[in-house]
Amino acid sequence: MARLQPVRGTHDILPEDGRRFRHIVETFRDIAERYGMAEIATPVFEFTEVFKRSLGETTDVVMKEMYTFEDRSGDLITLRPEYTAGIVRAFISGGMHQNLPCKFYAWGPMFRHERPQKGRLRQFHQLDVEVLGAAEPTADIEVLALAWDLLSALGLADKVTLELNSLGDADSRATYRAALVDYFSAHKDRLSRDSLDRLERNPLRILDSKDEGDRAIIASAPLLTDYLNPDSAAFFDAVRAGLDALGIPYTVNPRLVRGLDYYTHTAFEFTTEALGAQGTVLAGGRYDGLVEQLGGPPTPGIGWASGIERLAMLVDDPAPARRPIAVVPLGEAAEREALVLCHRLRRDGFVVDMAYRGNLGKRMKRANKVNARAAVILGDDELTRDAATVRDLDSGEQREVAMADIAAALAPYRQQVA
RNA sequence: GCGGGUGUAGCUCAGUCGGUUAGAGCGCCAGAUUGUGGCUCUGGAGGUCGCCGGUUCGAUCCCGGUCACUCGCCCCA
Repeated sequence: MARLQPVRGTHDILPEDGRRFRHIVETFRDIAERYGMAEIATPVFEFTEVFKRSLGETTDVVMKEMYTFEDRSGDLITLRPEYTAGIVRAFISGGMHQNLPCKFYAWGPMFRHERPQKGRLRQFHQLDVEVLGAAEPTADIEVLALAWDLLSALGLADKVTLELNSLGDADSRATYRAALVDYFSAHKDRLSRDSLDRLERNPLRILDSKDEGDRAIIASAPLLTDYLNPDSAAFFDAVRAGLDALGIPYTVNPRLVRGLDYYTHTAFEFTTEALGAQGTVLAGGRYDGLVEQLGGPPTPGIGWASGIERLAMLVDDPAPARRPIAVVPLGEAAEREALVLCHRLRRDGFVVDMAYRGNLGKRMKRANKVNARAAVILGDDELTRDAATVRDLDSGEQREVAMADIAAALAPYRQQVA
């Protein structure tokens, strides 16, 4: 260690970033609650088994990216690399299937041991939404609408495109997968190395290979859409009709496949050009088999997650901070008086800043630096009259106000923002 | 995990074809101005030139390694 650095791929959220971060989270909570979602918080670590069983043994996340360790009682523990598994586990262990559907939202840190890049960290934060116990396409539509509302509220509507696909139900997906394996196996000699690997582990992923040679082969590969059975096709139609009705723009991308094993039916990604290789800003889909796979009662589910740091890179301005009132005492008697005044004003809902030391000039400088909207100057003169000087720091105008009337005199500055 | 680029003050960046005290702007501190901030002027603090090693009389500069960041791949939010 010795080096005074944050661990690779982690970073501090300093106050300026913090405001932006908080703005995103607050916008998210507000909108999620409008959709009747309830906040849930699950532990940052779980038994390793929870992630292995839900994500799939052969997933990259499980194979090479998990922070896994043995704790002091010998249990195998993993820092959560994503939210869904933990929430589904909580759903099962909390016996919440009695009261369906469950609509959850959550946010917090995630951990993945990847090579860091812009927009890709080892500790990062996600917003997350999960709806459990709803098999209807209406749930898909609602969950997508929530995502769209959030991105719009953050001012990202035109920086982002929604790509949509359907993987079909388990049957459709299995037949399609078999067809794909047949097709690609026939072209094995021309496939890239990476894709040969994918052929073993997750053949669907070959479809969004960036390799040029692969692309030529992919061009005439069987299309997922042709393998959707009637139920799956009808489901996908219903989702699209819903989005159309709500005026939510999207493009169908038949090559969109998600990396994790548990997805069925709807799969989607909101992507942007603005973040280089890490263009996915919000992504998710339906996972009808997951709850059962984790040992719960058969329960359909759908959800998404979004990277807060990635959103933060796209959001224009941090939410403005409230401008404080600066209290400026002169002399010991005034100092005592000022302390009481600060207290009173804060209890009254004002943001108040008082320097700990310095003469009038110093303190006024500080008032300016903290972007105070107004200053209350308390000196001997004023004290003898039981009054203070209230100075508007934008206009430079000031007047003397009786102590009893200070709060009223400051009222116009109460909610001023930068 | 694989390949490329970068690393000089708190921040943004100059610079040294290898040579003695390494610079600027912004920011910070102080003074001009002991009861009035912003503007201006003056002064000041702040650097193991990422770290370790090598070559050399001499390395911030060249070489190797390492760490961090960054771009692309893999994968993903």
